[in-house]
Amino acid sequence: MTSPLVTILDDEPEIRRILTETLEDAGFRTQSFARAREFEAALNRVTPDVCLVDLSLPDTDGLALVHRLALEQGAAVIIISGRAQVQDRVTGLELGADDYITKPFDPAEVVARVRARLRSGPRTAAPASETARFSGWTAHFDRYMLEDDTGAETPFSHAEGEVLRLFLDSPKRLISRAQMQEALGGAAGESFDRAMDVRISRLRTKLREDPKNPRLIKTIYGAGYIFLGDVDWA
Amino acid sequence: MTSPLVTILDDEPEIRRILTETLEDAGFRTQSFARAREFEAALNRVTPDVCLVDLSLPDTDGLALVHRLALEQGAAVIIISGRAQVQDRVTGLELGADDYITKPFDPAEVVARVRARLRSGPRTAAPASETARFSGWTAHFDRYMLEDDTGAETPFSHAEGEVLRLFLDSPKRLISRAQMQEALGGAAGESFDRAMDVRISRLRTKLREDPKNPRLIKTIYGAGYIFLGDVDWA
DNA sequence: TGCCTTGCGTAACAAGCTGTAAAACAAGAG
DNA sequence: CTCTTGTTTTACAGCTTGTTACGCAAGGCA
Repeated sequence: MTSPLVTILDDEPEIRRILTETLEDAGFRTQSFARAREFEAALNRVTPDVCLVDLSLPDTDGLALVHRLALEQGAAVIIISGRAQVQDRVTGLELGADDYITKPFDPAEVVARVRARLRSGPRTAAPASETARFSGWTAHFDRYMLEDDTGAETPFSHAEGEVLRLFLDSPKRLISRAQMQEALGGAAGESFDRAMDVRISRLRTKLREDPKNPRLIKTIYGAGYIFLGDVDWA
Repeated sequence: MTSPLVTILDDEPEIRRILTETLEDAGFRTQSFARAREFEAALNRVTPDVCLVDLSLPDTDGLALVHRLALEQGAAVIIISGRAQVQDRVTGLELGADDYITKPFDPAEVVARVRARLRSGPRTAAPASETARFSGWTAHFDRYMLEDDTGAETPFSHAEGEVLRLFLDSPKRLISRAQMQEALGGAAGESFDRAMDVRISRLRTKLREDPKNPRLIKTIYGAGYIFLGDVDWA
């Protein structure tokens, strides 16, 4: 009876925040994503029980995603959409979604509908791969431990892990600061953004990066960061 | 496999007619009833796959009926109600309904939602065990005893057992504080929450954990706890 | 009933994590 | 070379969590 995992895919930070909070209060584990790409990357490791998906996503055709989720992953899919037309609902459901909720929604109802989905099919998620290997390091996300090439382990914190996971999900790709903030669940634009730099800084020291010569986390001046190194989610 | 059977329970003849027609056009078998009593009598003979139930029935408490249907018959229940309040929907869903549609409804959407319910398979229940083995320890929940790898036993209290069981149910998974409070039956937010820390602390000492180097119960600052160690519910 | 034991929550203090502010540093532009 | 702007690091304050001590309540036993 491992507690169910609910994923949230929505580009509005406020919605993510509300859903995360309500669902965790209700006893679920959650993981939220701002973009379909991040979500899909995470699916290599995680098998959610219920997926809440906003259809009006900018970067992908949400319906195709729903289709894949429902058919290949075997997860229950609940669409949360701003489009209230009956035709939208019908096509969403026909494509394999298990439920369809229109914005604005009441958090209590979302929880109730998530519960209803879980009742109908205990297709409990298989334990996900939580270790990644890269450039001599091994990250154990289940233990929050970073393993050396000599086998020595150092712990990393939750905040550091979030950043690391983001990098490991999208290696060799430019990740803009805005993307990071979204993924790390913060409203952008505030003085908050310095916090992220500090997180990266601390992560770098744990990875024993030479500031002059970064081998793993490279800064692209004025643009963002790139994680170099081949990642293998064993 | 014969085509799925959908039952309709509604006191308005016009609604019954519309639903019957649309559903049969969509390829389902249907049976409709005007009163709860007739419907219940019919349940002795047939086992529907999906039940459409109007909550505002004159002769019975619809919610009790839903409860019975969902729990005893194992059928998927869709409530069709004139009451659109969120609270109505939530209680309906909590009682075991799988979906909730408000009048006026669009027949096409009803069909889509019936199909969605049929896609997810029948329900099952899992048996429980009362002893679990993990990392040299054996927990006997029937006796409230914790057994050493040498066979020595120490008792644990009810409160400690609740926490331990929660961990053993979800090993190697992040368990948030909110989830814990939910499981331990406390409303969140009060000063109550410090009690949980103490419970964990006491459990840790019984498990002879080294505070600096926790091998079993790891704290994730700002997020929750993780139970490491492979659990086997013998 | 009165005493003792045990369980359990609360309060208080210590230790560690995290965000913010500010200072140091690096990269381009002119 | 200097100025400006973006990034890294350090220092610090606030909050979360661990632990210990204490008090209250429930149950056993004479």
